[in-house]
Amino acid sequence: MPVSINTTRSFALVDCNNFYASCERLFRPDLKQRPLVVLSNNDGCIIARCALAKQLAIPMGAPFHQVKALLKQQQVAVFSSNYALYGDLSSRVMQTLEQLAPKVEIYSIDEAFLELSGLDFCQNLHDFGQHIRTTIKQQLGLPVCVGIGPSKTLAKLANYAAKKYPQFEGVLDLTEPHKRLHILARTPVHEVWGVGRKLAERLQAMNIDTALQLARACPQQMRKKFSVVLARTVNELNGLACLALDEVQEPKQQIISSRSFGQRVTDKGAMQQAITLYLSRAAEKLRAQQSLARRLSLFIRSSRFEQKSPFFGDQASLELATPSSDSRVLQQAAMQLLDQVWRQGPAYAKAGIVLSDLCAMQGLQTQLFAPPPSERSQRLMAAIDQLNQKHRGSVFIARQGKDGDWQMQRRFLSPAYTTRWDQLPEVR
DNA sequence: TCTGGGGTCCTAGGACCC
DNA sequence: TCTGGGGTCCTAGGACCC
Repeated sequence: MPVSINTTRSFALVDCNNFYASCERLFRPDLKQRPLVVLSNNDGCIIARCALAKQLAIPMGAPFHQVKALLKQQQVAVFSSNYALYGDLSSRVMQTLEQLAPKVEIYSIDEAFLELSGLDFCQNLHDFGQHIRTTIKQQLGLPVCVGIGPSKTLAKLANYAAKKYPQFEGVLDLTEPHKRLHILARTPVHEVWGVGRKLAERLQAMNIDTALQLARACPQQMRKKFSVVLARTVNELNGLACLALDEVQEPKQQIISSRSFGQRVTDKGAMQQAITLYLSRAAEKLRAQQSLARRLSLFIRSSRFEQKSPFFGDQASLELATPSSDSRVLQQAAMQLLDQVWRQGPAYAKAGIVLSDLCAMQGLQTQLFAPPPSERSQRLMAAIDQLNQKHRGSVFIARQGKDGDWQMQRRFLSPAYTTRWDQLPEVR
């Protein structure tokens, strides 16, 4: 059979600009002229900055306590992360995109790939990119940039350039090979999708500093020296699409729930509470995607930044005889694991639960001598999930308790403007 | 005082088997 | 002197992504 390479494909990557910062600003027009940053969970470090904040050279990832003085001096507005708000706005952005193009892959909370091949209204890809931009701006008030290319990697790169160089006005189409050279030559290799810090270091040692130099490398050699992933990246940079659009969201293969504590935990009872909460979150996600977990892992650790006492961390895991999504079963198993790893003494900074070895709830292959998961349990859990969906935190395992000093700090939290009736923005 | 959280994929290496 | 060889499966850890 003849092998044909489809060279006419094109992808767009739509990425919201400074997404979390833009979400916060949306409901606070009074902050339009002020720089704004968003903090990570527990108000730990800076994870989003608006354009003005970037100009002030506030570094991404900077620990909050280190830049606090600077933020105050520059009158920067500070927000704790508000995932209820970002998640809701994200799904509105995605719905809008789905109306604009038939094939959409939701890649992250603030990005989506669109397949543009074969859309007849897409004769001029650049104009279509502008159309996406204005539509999202008009309907949701959020700024986005659009990168277009014959492969996902080039669409990503185009998006990077569309953001970086203002003359593109937020849209760049790199479908034409001659337009690429210029941009690729000016893009540092570590900006290429799939090339992180370590890989960039090794490439630079081989005198590959730019995306163009990587594009001109030999894929077979890259495969041999590095991995199949980098070989694919080289092909993608040359306009050969190796990665397809993944429209369907596959169920997750593992579910993690972990948090740093608001205050250090030294007491086992408090740790049990925290673990029980994390476990309930994880089990809820597990049931939401109709899965069961066979493996449960737990980890606890002190702080890596603590100078005075040595770092301590440990983890343990176990396999369930019957895969389960019942919070009570999983919680009991988690308590067992905690007994295994618990050591009195260290000041714990973080703990977490990992559910893995997941399988579909439907059509489960049970072990010969293990009891099948009970239907009663499934109905009970479904009922709890329903109640909690309506009123978050209304039903929980008693061990979890109501409050604890360990709970995360969110001192600068904005209201849940779009997901709670009692917190709707007021117009006066 | 104060340093995020949640994912995926790939590879290497050991265990085990024939 | 000389210690098979190839395949599969599993896990841990690294690297990457947002």
